Amino acid sequence: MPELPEVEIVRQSLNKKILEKKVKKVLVRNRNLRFKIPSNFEIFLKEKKIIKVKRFAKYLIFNLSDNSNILLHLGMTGTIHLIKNENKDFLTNTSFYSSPQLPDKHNHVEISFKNLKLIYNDPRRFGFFQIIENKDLLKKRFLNLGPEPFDPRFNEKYINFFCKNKIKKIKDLLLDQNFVSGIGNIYVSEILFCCKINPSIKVNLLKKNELRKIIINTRKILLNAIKKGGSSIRDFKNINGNKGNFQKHFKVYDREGLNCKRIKCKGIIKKKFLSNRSTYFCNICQK
DNA sequence: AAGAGGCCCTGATAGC
DNA sequence: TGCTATCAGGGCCTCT
Repeated sequence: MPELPEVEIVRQSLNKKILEKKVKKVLVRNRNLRFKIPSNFEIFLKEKKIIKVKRFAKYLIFNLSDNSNILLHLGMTGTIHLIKNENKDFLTNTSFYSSPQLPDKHNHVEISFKNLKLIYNDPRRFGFFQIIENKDLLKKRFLNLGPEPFDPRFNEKYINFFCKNKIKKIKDLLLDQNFVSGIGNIYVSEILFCCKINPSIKVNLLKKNELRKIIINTRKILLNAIKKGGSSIRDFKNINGNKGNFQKHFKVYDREGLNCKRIKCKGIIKKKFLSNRSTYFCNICQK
């Protein structure tokens, strides 16, 4: 489901609602997520307070009262829902879900606070929870991942270095989380359109000003997506069940066969499989 | 070393 | 109506 902007939306809404709350009960219905939920998960969480919800790239980090952390990756279809404990009908009667039916089939984890319950739902189970015992281990966990797009380390010097003498396709590089963390399949198409760069082009052929554009536009597009509440294609909703709006601003993603949105460009949006994922680009302005 | 492909899963949709 | 095939926002792996 979520790339960096969507995870950030979830983080922001969680941060408003579960800070300083103490975990009263943990129920794991299905441990078989991408990685098995550890057997001590429930005991580990119980009676601890959520101090802060942070984010790195597509990972949510729950800082707990004893300096430990719970890491959560939403995979493709992971969603978080908050409901009020005392009202059992709340799920079916409110807008937390767009469907009138309670999709509790894939509610794998429930974390209860005094008046509030956090539910983790994930049909495809590509998401996962991890216990990170302390700050050092947290740092270590992300050591091999590249900087976030907003990190000053993600700069011209950095991208020039990575692109020199490499014959990787630019799409592959931007999706490589070890190079830069947080970009996924939707935003990579949008970023490259914005830069007028063909996703198949080899990085060693890109000029310095094009690489500079990639840095600038990556930040611009991700920030704009956050501002618009993320993208809601398929099932992404924030924890209040509201949809984001950025999908209305897609220039190329899921627009195969439609006209290029650039004024005066007569191009048609094409779809192509790159890195085993669908890729959208204009056949004229991204030559 | 790049890149194609497979795999982990379920569900929505399209085509017959 | 009901079957099958294909495709999904992630990330890991292996093989060539």
